[in-house]
Formats: sequence, structure tokens, C-alpha cells
Amino acid sequence: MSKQAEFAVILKMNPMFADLGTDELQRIAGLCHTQQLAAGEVLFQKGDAGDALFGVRRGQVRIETGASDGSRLTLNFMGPGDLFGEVAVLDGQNRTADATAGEPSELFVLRREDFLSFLEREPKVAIKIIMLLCQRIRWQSERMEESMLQPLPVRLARRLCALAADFGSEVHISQEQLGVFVGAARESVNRQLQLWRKDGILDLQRGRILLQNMTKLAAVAKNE
Amino acid sequence: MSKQAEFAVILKMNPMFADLGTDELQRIAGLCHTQQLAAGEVLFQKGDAGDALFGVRRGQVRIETGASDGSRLTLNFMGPGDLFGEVAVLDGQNRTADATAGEPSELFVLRREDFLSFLEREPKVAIKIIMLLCQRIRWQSERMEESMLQPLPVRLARRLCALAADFGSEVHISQEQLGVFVGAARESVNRQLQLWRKDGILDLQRGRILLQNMTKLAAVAKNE
DNA sequence: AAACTTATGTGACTTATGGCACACTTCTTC
DNA sequence: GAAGAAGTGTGCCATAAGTCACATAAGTTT
Repeated sequence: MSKQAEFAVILKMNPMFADLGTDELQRIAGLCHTQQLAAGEVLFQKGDAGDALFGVRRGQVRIETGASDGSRLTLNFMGPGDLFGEVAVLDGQNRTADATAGEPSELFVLRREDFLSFLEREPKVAIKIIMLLCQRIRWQSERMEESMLQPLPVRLARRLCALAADFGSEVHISQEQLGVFVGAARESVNRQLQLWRKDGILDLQRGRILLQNMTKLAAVAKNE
Repeated sequence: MSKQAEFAVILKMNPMFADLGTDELQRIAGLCHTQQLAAGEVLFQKGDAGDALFGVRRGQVRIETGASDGSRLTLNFMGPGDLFGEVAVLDGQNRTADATAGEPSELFVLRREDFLSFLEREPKVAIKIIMLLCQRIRWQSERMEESMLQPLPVRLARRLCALAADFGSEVHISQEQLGVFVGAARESVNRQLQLWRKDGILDLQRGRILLQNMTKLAAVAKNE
């Protein structure tokens, strides 16, 4: 499979681009470059201009931010097939977090200037992008409010399911960071995880969580 | 002032269009129609296709929704100068609430088909719209999470300030509805309002709240 | 391996908010 | 104007979650 075709598949998997036609995706994918990163290499830092969208071809990129106390918090791990910077590529706003390769990685790069001039030549695609952004706005405003009002176990289960989708059943994250993710105190996170451990839903180790019963966890996430 | 110029001013006041150039706004405003509504007349209902954006020229439009128990809850009052349906005009999604004229009203109407064909002719404007939507997405995701995590007094103060901006210091709303707005129980809302009444920040009457000290209220909203 | 540092586990207490119950008041309707 | 509906004021209790305090465990540095 060609590089472009591979990128088109990744774009297609992202809700942001999923509704575009195959031909349009092919043409967008045709604009892409690739970039190699060594382990530990910095892709961008907070404050940099958002001049591109990235897709992970292989490897892993960590999205992290420096907390006010100087410690670093990982906000997300992007693995093969994941896309990030979809909004930045459109509006060029500064990055709000740092991105660093966790291992030797290869990325697809879609540069902002290339994408914008493409949109200018293809107003119909621009209008489709507008629709997609609108969908996202609606989706956000529906989900967000609802989501933050959920009790902690639900929020926690949802986050764990999301992480599991990216990394399988062994999630490598500290309870402290998990707490930041779901907006809760570390102790509360621990207490809930303990309950689930007693139910055999998961097991705990230092710095990692082993999901053992995704079915039950998904049920909690649905808040039935 | 011409009808179009008047509409351009209203568009300009909305963050969604504020960053467009004067000439672009003029041309968009040139696409508009007007529509008269009698008191109580229904503008659209939940489920209708979102085929236009509206701006209130005079009068008042209530955005309301039928709650599951059959009662009606007013989600918003749109007064002169207010704009609604900005997202619907772009993506055509169905309305998620009903809109009814509270008094004899005159509206500016920007029809979806007119706006879209305009964007297709003017890809540069389409790209600007894309930027604005992106800004809105960023703004939403920043604010939302933060906002829902605030304690009730802060959320309440913010909502009251927002209502005051639309309707002046006499806000006509029941405590029940205010509770729905900020995601809190009616009783909690009442208790907080009582505290503020004792501080002379506001006064309470059946179905209405009289803001007397916006400075203090704004201070609470800022959560200093 | 000893000293440190970081991560986890848990108990005790506090606080914010929700929910129920019920009294009271204002408006509407017949 | 009597009866009912809708809105408001308040006391009481239950609960979720934050905070503090400390113990323990697992890696890391010297």
C-alpha cells in the first residue's frame, strides 16, 4: 500500500474526516509528507505555531504538559493510526501542550499551508469541513456537560475504556495522572480502583493498570 | 440605516462573525430577508431542519424545550441584537429546541442555501468561517470543563451575569429554571440566592431576580 | 545495601450538594 | 372569592468527594 493510501485510511478512521468521500481523502492524503523521530525527540512544544496535523504511522508520541509545580503530566499517548492536531491544522493556533516521541517513530505530516490552499481551490471540500466542525461543536456541547456531571466511577470507567482502546488491556499510567484526566483527587481514584480490583474487573501494579473485564467496565461507563 | 447595514452590525457583535471584514459582513448581510412574528407565533420546533440563522431586530423570542415530564423549560430569551442558529445555518442539522415569539417581533433571516452558495463562491470567507469554528471548538473545550468543575455559587453568578447582559438588572426567570441552567437543584439555588440577598447583592420576587450589585456578582463569577 | 524518592493504600474528618418534607405565598381559574 | 396551581423559603439528613495524615511498597541513586 502506498504511503498516501495508508494516510487516507488513517484520516478515514478519524470522525473529523470520516464523512469525506474516498476521492477527496485521496487528494488530501496526496498532500502529506512523512517525518522520522528518534526516541525522546521533541515534535513540538507548547506555544509553537500549530502548522500541521500529524498521524502516527509507527511508534508512539506522548502529549504532555508541564504542570505549575514543575512536574510533567502526560495527557495522551498517540499510537499507530492516531491523528492529532486536526484543529491546529485549520486555525494555526499555538500548541497547548508538548509532543515528544516515546520511541523511534514515523509520522504523517499534513502541513497547514498545503491544506489551506487545497481548501481554497476546492470550496466544496471546505464546506464539508465546515459541516464536520459544526458536528463536532454540537457533539462537544452535548457530551461535555453531560460527561462532567457524571459521578466519578463513570468518568473513570470511560477514561479507562478510552485508554484501553489505544493501548490494550495494560494501561501504563499513574493513579495521580489518571486523577488529573478525570478531574478527581488521587485518593478517590485509588479507592474506586480498589473496589474494582475486589470485583476482579482489573488488577493494579505500580504505574500500571491491568484491565481484566472490559465488559463490566464498559457497563459502568454506560452508567446503566 | 438600511436593513442590511443593521443586520451587519448585529452579525459583527456575535463572536462567530466578529473577525470578518466589513466588506464581507456587508455582503453576507445583503443575503438576508426579514420576517414578522405575532406574539406567541412559533418560529420553529424541535426536529425541524435547521435551514436558517435568525437575528432579532425587535421583540423577543423564547428558546424552549419540552421536558420529559411534559412541562416546558425556557432555555434562553433572545432580545434585539441577539443572533441564534449560527451553527444550524452551516450544518443544517435539526433544531434541538423550539422557538416562539414572546411578543410581536421582527427577525432578520439568513437562509442556509443562500449562505452556502455564497461560501462556495467565496472560498476565502469559507476558510475564515472554518477558523472561527475552530476558535469556538477551542473555546468550548477550555471553558466547558473548567466551568462545570466550578462550585455552584460561581456557576450561578456567571449565569446571572450573562442573563443581566441580555436583559438588564431585572432578570425574569424562576429559580427552578435557573437550577436547570446551571445544573443544580432548585433548593441549592434558592439557598445561594438567599445568601446574596442578605449581602444586598440582589433582591428576589416571585419569578424574577433584581440584580443590585453587579460588581460583587461579577467578582464571585471570576472566582477570585 | 542504605538512603531517597515516588507511587500506592487507607482511615478520619470536612464540606458541598442533592433530595425529601412541608410551610408559606402569590397568581390563576372557575 | 374559593380552590387550586405554581413558585418560594427552610430544616434535616444522606452521600460523594476532597483533604490531611500517615503507613507501606517499589523502584533509584549513592
